[in-house]
Amino acid sequence: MSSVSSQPQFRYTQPPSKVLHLRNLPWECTEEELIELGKPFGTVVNTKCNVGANRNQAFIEFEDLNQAIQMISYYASSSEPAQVRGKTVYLQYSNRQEIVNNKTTADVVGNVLLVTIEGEDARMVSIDVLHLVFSAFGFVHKITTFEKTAGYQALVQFSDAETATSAKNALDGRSIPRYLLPEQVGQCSLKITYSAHTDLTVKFQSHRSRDYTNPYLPVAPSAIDSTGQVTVGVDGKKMEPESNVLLASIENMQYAVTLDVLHMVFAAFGAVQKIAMFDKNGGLQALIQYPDVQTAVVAKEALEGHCIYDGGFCKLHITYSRHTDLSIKVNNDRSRDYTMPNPAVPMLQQPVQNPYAGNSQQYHAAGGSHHQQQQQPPQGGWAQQGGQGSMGMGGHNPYMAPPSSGSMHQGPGGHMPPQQYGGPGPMH
DNA sequence: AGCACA
Repeated sequence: MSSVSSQPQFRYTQPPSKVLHLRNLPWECTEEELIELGKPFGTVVNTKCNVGANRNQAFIEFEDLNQAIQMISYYASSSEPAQVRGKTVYLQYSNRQEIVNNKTTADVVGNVLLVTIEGEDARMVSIDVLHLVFSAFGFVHKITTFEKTAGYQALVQFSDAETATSAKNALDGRSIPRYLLPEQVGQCSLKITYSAHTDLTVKFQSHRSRDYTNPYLPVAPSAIDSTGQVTVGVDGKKMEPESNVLLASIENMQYAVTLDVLHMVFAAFGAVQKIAMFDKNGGLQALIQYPDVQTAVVAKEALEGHCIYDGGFCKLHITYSRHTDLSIKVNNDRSRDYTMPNPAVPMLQQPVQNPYAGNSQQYHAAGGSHHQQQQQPPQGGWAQQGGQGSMGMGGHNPYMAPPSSGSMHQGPGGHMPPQQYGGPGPMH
């Protein structure tokens, strides 16, 4: 338990630094003027002006700490405040020890724009709206948004500088069209400069950043080290050790999700050993057990947040379960142990026997045409071979069409998943 | 009027 240094972040007096932070500058302020301002006290070795959203802040770095102290001391007791172009300038020690000069400031034309969204409700502007606005000028590769002292900002990446320039010329200083904003959102205007970036790094698709060149979004492929960034709950709870058992909850369940459907989805990443479904506060949840943690990690990363059916239906939310081995007492339509060749099923004889018989095939197809409905709820799809499936690697497109539109037929011996859902697909 | 493009 190392005690966190409880140093207050806000101090009215910064400790001395060679670097001074200036504010309330006129926006036209130049480096020359900053040097003039500091010259009486020492040698100004670096400056940075036009800082911040309003371009009214600046930094001066002296050669020597004492010179900075001289300047601060002088104006602390002077009756005449420091001024630039007749405007009073406020000085203090910077909280940094040197100016970092990205000497490539805002004039270098590039393919990435730095956009500051200004307005009361600036941060009500979603990344999707930004995407829409900037897409008018060309393909938008990536967008990241962030909140800083400058306000709500975004970096918008185009393929080339020409496209970015046309967007900048058209949009800089303009307001986001009203019809793109929710009713209650006030005017939001855009201030645009070039960014020095050429290629943004977007690790995750999220409400804060998007990579439109990489639709198969979710997370890093490296299953092994999914560095603690597990499901960052709103409260930032990072505890949730990986497990070979996943807990899936299903939102927006417009279609019934059966055991077989779940099996189909999760088997795309590796052998599924057991599944148990249950209702939890009004929703459906399921525990899915893999033989190993790695498989579960891959499946989780690929499936989290995705929908079983197109159109946002049956959205999966996946976390790691605390279980490591499910105890399936009975195979029925809610729970199944795929490692048991022929478990006792008290209720009725299963029509499709012995999963080992015909080298079973896994479900590839989507919920599949349910023409010849075999009304066989409980024992429906035994298609899965026990133990190890032939599907070693994960990462296959687990996304499926809605029940009715995915019409791939099962091959020989194709077992339709039980069609408890009678509902038509969304296309109908 | 309060610290720089994550």
